[in-house]
Amino acid sequence: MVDVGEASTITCLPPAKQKPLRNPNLLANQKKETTPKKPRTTKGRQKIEIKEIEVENRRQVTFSKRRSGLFKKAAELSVLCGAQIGIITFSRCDRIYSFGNVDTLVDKYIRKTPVMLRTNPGCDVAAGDENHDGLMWWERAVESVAEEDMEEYKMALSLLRENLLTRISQMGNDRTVENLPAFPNEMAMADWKLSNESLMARNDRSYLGNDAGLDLAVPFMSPKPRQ
Amino acid sequence: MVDVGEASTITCLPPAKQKPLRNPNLLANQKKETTPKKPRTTKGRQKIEIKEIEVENRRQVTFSKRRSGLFKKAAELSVLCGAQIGIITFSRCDRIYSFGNVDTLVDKYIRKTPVMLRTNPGCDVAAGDENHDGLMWWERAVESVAEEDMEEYKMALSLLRENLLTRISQMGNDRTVENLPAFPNEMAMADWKLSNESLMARNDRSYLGNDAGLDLAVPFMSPKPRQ
DNA sequence: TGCTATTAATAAGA
DNA sequence: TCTTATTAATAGCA
Repeated sequence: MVDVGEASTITCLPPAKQKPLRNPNLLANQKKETTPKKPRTTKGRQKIEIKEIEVENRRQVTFSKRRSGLFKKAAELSVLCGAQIGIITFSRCDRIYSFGNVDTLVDKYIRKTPVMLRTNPGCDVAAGDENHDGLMWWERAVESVAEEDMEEYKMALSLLRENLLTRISQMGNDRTVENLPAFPNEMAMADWKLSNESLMARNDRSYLGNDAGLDLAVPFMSPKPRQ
Repeated sequence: MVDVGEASTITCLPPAKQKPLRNPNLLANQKKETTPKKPRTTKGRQKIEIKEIEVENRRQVTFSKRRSGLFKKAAELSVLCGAQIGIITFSRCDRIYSFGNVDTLVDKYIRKTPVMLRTNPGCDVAAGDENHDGLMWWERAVESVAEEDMEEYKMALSLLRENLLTRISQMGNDRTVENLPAFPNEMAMADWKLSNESLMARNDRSYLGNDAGLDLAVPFMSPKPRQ
């Protein structure tokens, strides 16, 4: 089940744009040998400081160019290394630009995270580790949950997930598996117990929506209650 | 509520690595004037074809280098243009590497999408458009939903969301707002009606987990039922 | 948008 | 990892 050829991300190469591909006979090392006739029409690329670009027009041009560059890099990385990459971008005026199978990746991301936290068993956790012995309650198959407990169980899972991700988020943004601490199960349990008391309260406000929280169970809810 | 300074993404600059920063007095235009004493120790960067790297070791090195480069580019874009960027990366052996406030962005992404589809009102939709007149059922505030209808309502929302995102996904991976068609509300309604009949069936299998689907309401469920 | 002069990223090697 | 020779990305203009 190694998704080597999962090149769905690759399809995202710069779409409509087919650059005419510079004339081949003036390529590599003509850099300096170019005839000095050209009266230096531009200043060429200038070094810039990495801080917010003030001029709106310029900022938009840069956003467009660099976003395209970023997506191209992502596509290349995806192909070269057989990786799956998803990018979500919000421009300052909240336009969405995304790359890759974001939805699938998000799903996988959400599913993988707790498993990763459990032991971080290395690189070779293929399919087949579905044995349910010695797992935490939130790792067990759902069939073992009684019908009448299901709603609470689901809520508990969502809550636990939120706590975990919040905790992880606090560990820094550039969050790689290497950066993840052992994350003992006790911590998850502590989080769970701590937040369990707010379960009912949360149940009541679960449709208010909060900026930081993940209310994935109700993804379409309006972000704010009717005023 | 324009989140201009929302530079949380920026914190993600290459973390632990502080490169010694090349000696300043051998910088820009020493490229050619470099003393020819150096017997060409390396071949320098070579042009490579963008296809999967076969040699595992080399592939991993490239993955590490380019991922770091990608994240750096993302950070720069974020700062320069005041954009919010999130990246999810799965290496081929399913290690997760992410950049930015992925969770927050995913949440926003999910919340924004239907609104975007509605009319795509342009760039200036700041806060304050919370009027609930003329909205589709799935756009209304949740307070208006009766308590006993809530469960079905939530399920309907999840389902609609999945249908929308699937549909959008089919329009190509590099999915920008410009690429989005008008997407009439009728289409959403059609999707909704089409899938409504499978609601109960889906309800039954909602814990089986499928690779493609988004079962965000139960993020922690085991991917497969107990064998 | 398309074009260059430059800067920035990075494939090989050590 | 660190360095270097090259290629790739892109800032400023037209």
